[in-house]
Amino acid sequence: MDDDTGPVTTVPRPVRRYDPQRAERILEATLDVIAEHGVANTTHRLVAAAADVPLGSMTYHFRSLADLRAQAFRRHAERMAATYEAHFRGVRSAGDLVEAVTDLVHGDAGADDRDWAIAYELYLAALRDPALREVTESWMRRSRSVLERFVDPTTSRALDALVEGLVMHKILSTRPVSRAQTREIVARALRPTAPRETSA
Amino acid sequence: MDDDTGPVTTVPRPVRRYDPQRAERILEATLDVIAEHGVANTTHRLVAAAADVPLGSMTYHFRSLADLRAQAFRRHAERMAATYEAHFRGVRSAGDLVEAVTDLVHGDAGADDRDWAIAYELYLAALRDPALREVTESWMRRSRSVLERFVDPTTSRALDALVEGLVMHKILSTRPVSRAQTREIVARALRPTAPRETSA
Amino acid sequence: MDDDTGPVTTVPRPVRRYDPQRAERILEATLDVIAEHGVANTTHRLVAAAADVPLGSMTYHFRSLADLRAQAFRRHAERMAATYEAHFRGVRSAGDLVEAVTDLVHGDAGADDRDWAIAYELYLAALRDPALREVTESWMRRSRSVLERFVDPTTSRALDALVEGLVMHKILSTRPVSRAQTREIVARALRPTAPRETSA
Amino acid sequence: MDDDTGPVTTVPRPVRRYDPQRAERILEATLDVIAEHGVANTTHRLVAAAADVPLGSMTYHFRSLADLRAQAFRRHAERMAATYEAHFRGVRSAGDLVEAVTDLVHGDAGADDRDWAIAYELYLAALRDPALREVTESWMRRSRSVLERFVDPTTSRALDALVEGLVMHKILSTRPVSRAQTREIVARALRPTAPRETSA
DNA sequence: AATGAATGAGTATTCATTCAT
DNA sequence: TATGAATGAATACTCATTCAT
Repeated sequence: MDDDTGPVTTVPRPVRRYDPQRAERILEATLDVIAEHGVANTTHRLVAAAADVPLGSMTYHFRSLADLRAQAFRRHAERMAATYEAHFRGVRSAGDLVEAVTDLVHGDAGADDRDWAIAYELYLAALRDPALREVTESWMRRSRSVLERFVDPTTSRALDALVEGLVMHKILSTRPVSRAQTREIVARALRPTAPRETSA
Repeated sequence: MDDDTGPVTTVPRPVRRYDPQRAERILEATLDVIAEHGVANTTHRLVAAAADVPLGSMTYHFRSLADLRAQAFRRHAERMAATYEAHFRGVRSAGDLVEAVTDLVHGDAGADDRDWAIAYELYLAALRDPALREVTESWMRRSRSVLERFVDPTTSRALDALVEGLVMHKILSTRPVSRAQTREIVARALRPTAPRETSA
Repeated sequence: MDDDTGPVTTVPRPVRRYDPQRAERILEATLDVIAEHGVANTTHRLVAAAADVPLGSMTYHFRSLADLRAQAFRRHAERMAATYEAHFRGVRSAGDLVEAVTDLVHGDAGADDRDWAIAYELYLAALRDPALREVTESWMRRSRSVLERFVDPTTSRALDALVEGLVMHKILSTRPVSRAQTREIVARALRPTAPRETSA
Repeated sequence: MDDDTGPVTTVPRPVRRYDPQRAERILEATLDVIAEHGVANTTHRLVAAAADVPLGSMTYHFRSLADLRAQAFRRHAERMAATYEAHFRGVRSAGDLVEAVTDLVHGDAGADDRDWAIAYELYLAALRDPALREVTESWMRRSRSVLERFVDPTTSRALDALVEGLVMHKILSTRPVSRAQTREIVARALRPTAPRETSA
């Protein structure tokens, strides 16, 4: 049953008995793994390796893989929302707003492709896991309310969807996307609603 | 409580030796399974059960699970594109266009929530599988070129992103989304670019 | 859906540093767990939870799980024997004896189904663990010698086996067992050996 | 990730692709393992090794470990009952009956200590698993009805319990048990009920 | 051509036990 | 002295894939 005739020590991982923040490190590693391998391939083993913790550590700190995923996603959404809010804090004029939204799409607002990829993983996971719905709902509520500080609800919904779609296409596209064009699209979405022929 | 033991198949499925469309049926079943369980949980076994074919049949008809997935996604994208094109065939006026795009978002254009869910599964899968990139690229190229029959490239990119984002939010949202508002958003995106400063 | 995550204990149990009877409480909890979940599912964690002591406390007080089990079983056997002896202390007549044995079978002698279930767990465990054999032997010796105060060794062995078998059947049976019938069976086992052929 | 620098072949188990009766062999091996290690230590691995089949074979043939256990127990109970019935088939006189029951207790009736140990494992398992209750009930019904061909129901219940208890004590006892004494006990249990003082 | 049987690699999870604090 | 944190070994189970029939 035991064929291992080699030397006793295989990989004498440095004993690291005391390690506060380990749970946090595992969560960060989970996001890394999700970003790199997708939620479908996010296993305890992969995360443990990424966080450099023993496998047994995983379910010690997190009841289950589903739990780990949920907590990691919650953390990510929380951070995305905070970044989002911070990013719009300095917006004063309509021009600022256009620029801020354009930044968002082009990864110049504190959230890069990796962050958005994680977000999309979250969306898809939420489609089937009701526990995650609450995370996506909260995230969308927050991003929407940031925008509503500047524009009406309809425009806000439009902008929000626009960002979502532009980012997704940008991430999926193999060709670079023109920042100028993005700015133009955002600007158009923000044009004040023309007083429809009312004057006529 | 559960007497149904032993190897996988208990019910001795009627032998169906001659079955020319089997491969097609498997592909359709694959899409069903992806829609219902997500790409991550799409297994040979699940698909075989859904298609009512023996397990051994799976790798007989498809080299591997990855291959099966790719073919199924290709089929789906192909169908989505065809539907998309057909849907815009009758568009004559700007009003028609607004209505057509709104239909698209609200599932009244031949593609329902299930279809879009599969599309999002494809997008995410494509993020990591280069073989699928070609499928998404082709699909996006086609949808874009349909729109470009009516509007300039920038507006087309905007519209495309808008649809993507609106649908995703609609699918994820627990509350119903107003069709009127969607129409309004689409209409705004289609407003002709104001010849700036002309009015002055 | 389940927010109770993180390491095992969420509720910060009040520190109970001084707790002299802790070992005893753990033993009692062990018996509870054995009765409810069976010896096979008796884990440190389960017992710790049942006794409301920290996990680390388990191996602090008991060398190992096997040790804990053995001590718990010893305690139980001891108590069963004492109960047994007490129960027969008041027996004066043959009629008393029949009644006492019947009580034993029907759980009216200080030992209920739970106690017997634990006893059977012990028997089976003893079948494979020599350390437990001494416990069962002692218990059987004592029960036998109680009976021998009233009847000859052969009858005592018969009675003892009878009780064992009747109780086991009673515990396993889904239908209630008639006390009258039990009494009849016991009474027959106690009939004085007919001076054979004397009647002829 | 792969530290195994040793030679490629570890243990080139002879490929045995085709193997009908494998399921049966696994069931028999399961009974062996239960008898030797107890139900608590009956693992897929142990059984697979005992049956000389690969681990993956276990859940291919049996939905779960619980299922495997249940089927093995069912098989055992079935066989025990058949043996029991066969053993009493030749009984003609009261003397035959005494001898037959005595044989039963002393392992001279086709069921040895191992068989009885398995039976006790079954009893205990049935205490907690309702699915097994049906197996024990059927087994007890059959043994009871065999005895009822010769004696009244009360005596039958007594005999049955007696056998159960005597065997259990015999198995647990470290000292040999006298066959003569067993025979005496059985004989007493079979004495016709004295016409209670009716004649007086 | 078609498939049921088979299997090895991998998965999440549990848990007795150790030990730094 | 007591314990929360930690971990490696083991567990049941899943599944893509292979292949004899």
